[in-house]
Amino acid sequence: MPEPVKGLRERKRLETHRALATTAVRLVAERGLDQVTVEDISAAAGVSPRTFFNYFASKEDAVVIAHADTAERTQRTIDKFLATPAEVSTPRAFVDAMKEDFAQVDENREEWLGRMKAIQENATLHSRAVAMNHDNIAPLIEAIARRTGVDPKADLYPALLLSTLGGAVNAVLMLWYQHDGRVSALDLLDDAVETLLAGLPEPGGRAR
Amino acid sequence: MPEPVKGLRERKRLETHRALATTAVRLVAERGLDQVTVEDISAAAGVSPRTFFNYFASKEDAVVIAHADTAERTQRTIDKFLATPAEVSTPRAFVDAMKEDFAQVDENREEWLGRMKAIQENATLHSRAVAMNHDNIAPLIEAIARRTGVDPKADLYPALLLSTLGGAVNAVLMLWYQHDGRVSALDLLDDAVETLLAGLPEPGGRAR
DNA sequence: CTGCAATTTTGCAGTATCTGCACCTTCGGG
DNA sequence: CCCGAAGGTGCAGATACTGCAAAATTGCAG
Repeated sequence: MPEPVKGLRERKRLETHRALATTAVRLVAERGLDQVTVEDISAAAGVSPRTFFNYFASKEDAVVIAHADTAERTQRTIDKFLATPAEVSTPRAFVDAMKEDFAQVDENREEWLGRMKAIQENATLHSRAVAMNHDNIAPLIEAIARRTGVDPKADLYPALLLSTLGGAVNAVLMLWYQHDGRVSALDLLDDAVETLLAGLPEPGGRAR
Repeated sequence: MPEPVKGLRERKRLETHRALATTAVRLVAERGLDQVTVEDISAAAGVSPRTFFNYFASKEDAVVIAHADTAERTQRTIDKFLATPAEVSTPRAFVDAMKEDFAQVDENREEWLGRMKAIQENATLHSRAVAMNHDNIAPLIEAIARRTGVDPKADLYPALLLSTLGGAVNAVLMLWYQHDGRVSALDLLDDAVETLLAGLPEPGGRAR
């Protein structure tokens, strides 16, 4: 994984984004969304309020969007997904490709605990968070459609796979937060995917 | 289904909500979210802007929340779900219980087409719509936990089932919209659930 | 190391969203 | 017919967000 070295400018931009994002998460987790203004966040991060809006379209986004380069990250996920050998089933391949990104939850535990706290306590944040980044949906569906060889506009499968896996991720994050991040989010995700790919058999064990 | 007759006051309240919601959907589908102000919607629905905010916490909500009595509707779903015979598997029982509410998509086709158009074209609306109504999540998880006899705080299953089914509903609505509502949303939902409960086998037919 | 071009930051002015409060109207029950 | 409860409305004000142009910063070529 070469992690291409960008220019200083680009790096600074990512840093500013991270600074605003982590500051927003911290303040909102402490006080609640409506007790924190954009001015508060900007001041604590050392930029002007106007600059805040150069990075985020809304206050909510600052809490929810952890990194500035979501598009590139999505592209990396897609590349990895499409490069997976054909012996691996499409759902498995997709989950594996997602994991690299998902690992940041365990890696940045404190930040994500704060983010989840904020999200659970506020309906507006919740909806922003649960939804996948709007712009990334289409490419992901496209990639799944390509691998399975179906028409993404006509066939349900690509959107269904993406949406249900997204749902699984949300459930995992919720439970991870309820356990105070004392379990591995990646492990929980494995459990979830196993259950999901088994057709959601109920815990008691009765078949469908 | 007795549909309890409420007083005139209650009925008028529901009507006003519906009027604002359908007006908002229509205007936003026509012009786009940011070309419609709260004042526009209120004027077209014949109430003051201040009254608009007695019904909706935000402009987005007016597009996304079709009915004023979501809590009661959720409760009815839960009742139906818990009253389903034990021979039916939990996922099936849950889907069946949801269907009554989901049928409004086919019944109010024009309105839902407009709503989906608005949602697809705007990231903010998209996130609000994809997320289940924040207050209804906990009761639904609670109900699933009760039926399966697990602890909703410790076991992944209830949240996983709810989230993945929610994802399936989203995928169905997306495809339904792409087909201009010319297929039955309920039928699509059946397809989606079948695939989901089979463990998401890929279209080609290879096993997992 | 210097000047130039590109990019980023910032202030400012203006619009729109959303809330609290007080007042008024309307409905429903006795 | 009257009274209490609930909804509707206007107003004042805080905050969110955008467009624009000036100022500052950075990368690079010479």
